[in-house]
Amino acid sequence: MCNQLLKLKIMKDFLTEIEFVGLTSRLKRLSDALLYSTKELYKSEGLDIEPNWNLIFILLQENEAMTITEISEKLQFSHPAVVKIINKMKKNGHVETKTDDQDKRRQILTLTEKAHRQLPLFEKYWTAGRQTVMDLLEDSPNFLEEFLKIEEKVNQSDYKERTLKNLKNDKLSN
Amino acid sequence: MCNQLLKLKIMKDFLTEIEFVGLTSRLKRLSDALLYSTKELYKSEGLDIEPNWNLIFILLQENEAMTITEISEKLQFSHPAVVKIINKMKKNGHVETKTDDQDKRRQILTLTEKAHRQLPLFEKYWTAGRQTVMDLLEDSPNFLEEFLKIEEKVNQSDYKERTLKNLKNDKLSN
DNA sequence: TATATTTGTGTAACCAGTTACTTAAATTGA
DNA sequence: TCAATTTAAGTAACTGGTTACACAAATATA
Repeated sequence: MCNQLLKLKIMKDFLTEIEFVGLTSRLKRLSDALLYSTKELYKSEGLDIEPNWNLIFILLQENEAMTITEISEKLQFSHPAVVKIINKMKKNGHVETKTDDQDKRRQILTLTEKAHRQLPLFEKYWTAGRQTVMDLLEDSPNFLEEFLKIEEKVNQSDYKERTLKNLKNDKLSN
Repeated sequence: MCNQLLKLKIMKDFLTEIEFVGLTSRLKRLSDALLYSTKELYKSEGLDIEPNWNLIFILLQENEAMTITEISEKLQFSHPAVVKIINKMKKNGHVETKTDDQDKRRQILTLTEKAHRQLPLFEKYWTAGRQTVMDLLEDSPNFLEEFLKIEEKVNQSDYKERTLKNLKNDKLSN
């Protein structure tokens, strides 16, 4: 039992200790923690949905009908990622597809009647979840703004490009 | 070619537009972007290492010898995650293991001679990478501090717990 | 001392993304 | 008009994490 107490001692977070080097892993660690916790929430509440589906629901409520490509552009996800999400939602009966008459390559996606019926219930969870994010950000008033700046920088020139440039500069100053 | 220009029009980021709701997905999107860009960097430079290995290298330089469990506690990764990383590093000849004499369950991990020999080269890339993160954070002076606050909050009570509580409060105030 | 519990590692199956490739349809342009 | 190019969607294989489970070794306990 004494052992048990020793286990509980707070361990300083190594990834935080190493500062800039640990940031990438911390981003993944936090994103994973949120993801798995959300999945657990839905599972424990018997909800038949998955974490990212709210994004699709919101888009298809706003736009009535969209294609895979349109959604992947909006979310800035790769299109195979969207295909996977949509296939699951189709299997669950929340989304249906029909081939576009004008352009037979395009799949027109819409919410099903079942989806519309269940939306009010889902909304309750999404609202509570949004409140959770607001709570988490409460003491971090600059976070969203500064996070956006980082995203923009990465979009403008990615990690690889920047690091190669830094590498070259290091060599030159030797 | 006119089409091409239309494609380049800046699309407002939907995940940013929906504010709090989009944050989780944005965290994953950024973390993935950094991960894949790092992999590409190593690949294009012909380096025989992968993104997270620097963490193991740092730990094993500091501590000489560690076990799977010690590393997973330090990084706050699940132990199977560490097993996977270490297996790859063993296969690449950067890490070797021997069973502990005192406790035959424990695997003692150490860096190989090859690892020590290559470290100076790797360090150059890691230094340039650290500089990249510093550059990305340049206009976000509060980011690390506020990110830490969020991590601590999630550690203290996770997304599921918080959201269930918010849900209950919403019901009560109805 | 014998049994129950805990601990360290390993394995399997899953998850939400990715890149690379394929195929068919639409569009472009010589 | 017909061949070349582009675009939309789908598929395969991979990635770096996760949880759940198994098992042997060590430790605690009755």
